[in-house]
Amino acid sequence: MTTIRDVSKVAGVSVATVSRAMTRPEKVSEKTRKKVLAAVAETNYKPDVLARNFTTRKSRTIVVLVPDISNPFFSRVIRGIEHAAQRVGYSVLLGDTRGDPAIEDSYASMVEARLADGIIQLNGRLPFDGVEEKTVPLVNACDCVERDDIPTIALENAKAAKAMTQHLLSLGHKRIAVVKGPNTSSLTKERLRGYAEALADAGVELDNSLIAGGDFSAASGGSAATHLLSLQQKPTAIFCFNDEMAMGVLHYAKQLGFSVPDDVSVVGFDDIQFAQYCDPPLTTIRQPAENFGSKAMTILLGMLQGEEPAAMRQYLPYEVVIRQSSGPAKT
Amino acid sequence: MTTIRDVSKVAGVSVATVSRAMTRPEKVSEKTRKKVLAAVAETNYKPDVLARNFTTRKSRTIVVLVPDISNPFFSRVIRGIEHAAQRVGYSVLLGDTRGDPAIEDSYASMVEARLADGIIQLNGRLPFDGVEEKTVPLVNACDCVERDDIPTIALENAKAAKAMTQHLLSLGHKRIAVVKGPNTSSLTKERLRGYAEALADAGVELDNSLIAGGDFSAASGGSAATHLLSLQQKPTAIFCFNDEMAMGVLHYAKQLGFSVPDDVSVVGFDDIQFAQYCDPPLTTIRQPAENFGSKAMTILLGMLQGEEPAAMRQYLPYEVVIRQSSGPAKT
DNA sequence: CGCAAGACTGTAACCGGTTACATTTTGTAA
DNA sequence: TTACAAAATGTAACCGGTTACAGTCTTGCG
Repeated sequence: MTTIRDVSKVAGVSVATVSRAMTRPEKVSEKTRKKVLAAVAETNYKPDVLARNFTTRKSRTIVVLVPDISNPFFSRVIRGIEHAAQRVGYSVLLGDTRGDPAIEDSYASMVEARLADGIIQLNGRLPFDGVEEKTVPLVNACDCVERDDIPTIALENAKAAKAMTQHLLSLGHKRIAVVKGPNTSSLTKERLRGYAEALADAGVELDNSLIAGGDFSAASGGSAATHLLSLQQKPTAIFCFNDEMAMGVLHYAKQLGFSVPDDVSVVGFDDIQFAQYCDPPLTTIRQPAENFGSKAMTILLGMLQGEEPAAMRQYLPYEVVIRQSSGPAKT
Repeated sequence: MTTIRDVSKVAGVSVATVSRAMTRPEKVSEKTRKKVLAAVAETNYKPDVLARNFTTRKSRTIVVLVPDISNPFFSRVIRGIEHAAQRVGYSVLLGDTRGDPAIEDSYASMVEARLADGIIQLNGRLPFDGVEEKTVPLVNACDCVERDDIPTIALENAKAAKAMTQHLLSLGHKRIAVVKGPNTSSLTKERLRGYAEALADAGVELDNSLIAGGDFSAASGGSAATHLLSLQQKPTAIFCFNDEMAMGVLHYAKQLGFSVPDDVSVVGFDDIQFAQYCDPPLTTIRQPAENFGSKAMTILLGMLQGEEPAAMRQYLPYEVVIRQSSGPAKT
């Protein structure tokens, strides 16, 4: 392997000059820069990134903590992060945590071990165990932590859920069921809040028996559907807190002989790619997933430069996408 | 930050002993090991991974080259890789290449820059430009490169496609259309071969007009469907080379007034999570996605230890999953 | 021409681990 | 007790960059 010392010999300059020519070319005269570049080419020199990272005490790597990469929404966010990172020469380490706090902690400690410069977390658990919090540049995306000292890129989840509920109300639905996410997720709380607000505004009483638990998986949507549709007082619409659960609901509703949207409307959240291919195509809330990622990355990069984030909480726009899975309430 | 020298002072031993106590405890007496561990705890010492990587000349990191993370099949493979890596303390760098050769090359060069120890690629382009091939430990998964000097984890794509075609033939289908992938992908070639073989075996003539192009996106499945179903001689079954395209076909077929499977059968490949939630649920070929990942990782780890892979080509089992999107041919 | 300021370059220390080799300690057998 | 091998430990070099600081060369101006 050729080192910077080899290059310096070939070029007839010192190692310091070679280093400068590579990293801050303006610090070096035109003439020597050319010499150095020629020597680099001649020796096929590639700087040892490990050595560089070691000396500069920067890994130029960030880790993203994600509960489940195979969730289509998260994978789009990750793509956004990746692209933003690529543009500035950063690498992205994947931390698939499966929601396991121990794994989260172990990834978080990578920053202290200097393997990574910062963290983007796509879910909201804090603090990390065994990790000095203040030492870890951290940005939260998608699932807002309920703390205002952590920069967060989020959707106005309550507002969005309220808008969706209002859409259903405007179609004449009164018995609107919800398939929520895990209670630990602030997404769940926020969206429930929006849902409740919309009902209150419309003077519709909230019926707790219409709120079913879910874990954001299609299977959990399925069991929620089975439960909700066997109630004495069946809902005429089911609002799922993500599209995968909605797909599960759709599937089982049809299986149980309900026609969507004639017997029951089903709506989701996220607008994953497959939502439009559902039968009927799914009414849902579109989130700018890639943007979540790139925004989060941008903020984190800023923090790594020592900047204060402009705002602790930044909201991205959502859009209610009305397709055919929602229709007028059955009278 | 506490360094190994701080610990050595507190423990009253040399740095070498501390290092040994941490990395090869059996090399150190019971008594000193305890002293060192106590000192580590007392000083809250965490080894600087960057320094360690630098000296050992290993990054304990691998990069995975993936054309598109948001493809559900790939994301499952990545998850398999990640988990296998986690178990042995390796990290996974994500390289979303978007099929761009320049990006692939730049990630490949990370190995030469010592940022990563090896590569797993999920698609099959080779060689990398500007990268000395022999220096890069490389494993291919899913999309087999047509070279027998690169360890490959693959499915017997031809066999699988043949089995699926035979399934359709056994239902009485004679006009079986195909929505293939990009011609550059060896997947496409292999699956086409299996398809052709099955037809030949059954004495059915291959009709090139029934072979439509696709790019593995649902949208491309949609346009293929529109094309195929407007032919004079319509197919009675459509075999898509992945599930996403099949979902596109399903959607547009129904939109065009065809009933599935009564008018036309539609089958896919991969068995992504959403396949079972299609309407009708999709007949497809199940691939052990996570296994692709973990197997590939295992082989790569072996190579990094200097082992020769047992076999250059390892096949994983597939399974024809028959659901309701395939039925008897319309007579 | 002399001199100061600024531009450029070189020397060598430094980052924090690992490990070859030397040295000391321990254990065992004669 | 001595002799010697094996085990444990210590010393210091080393990895390959970056950069503080010092030294040298230009340049501009009185």
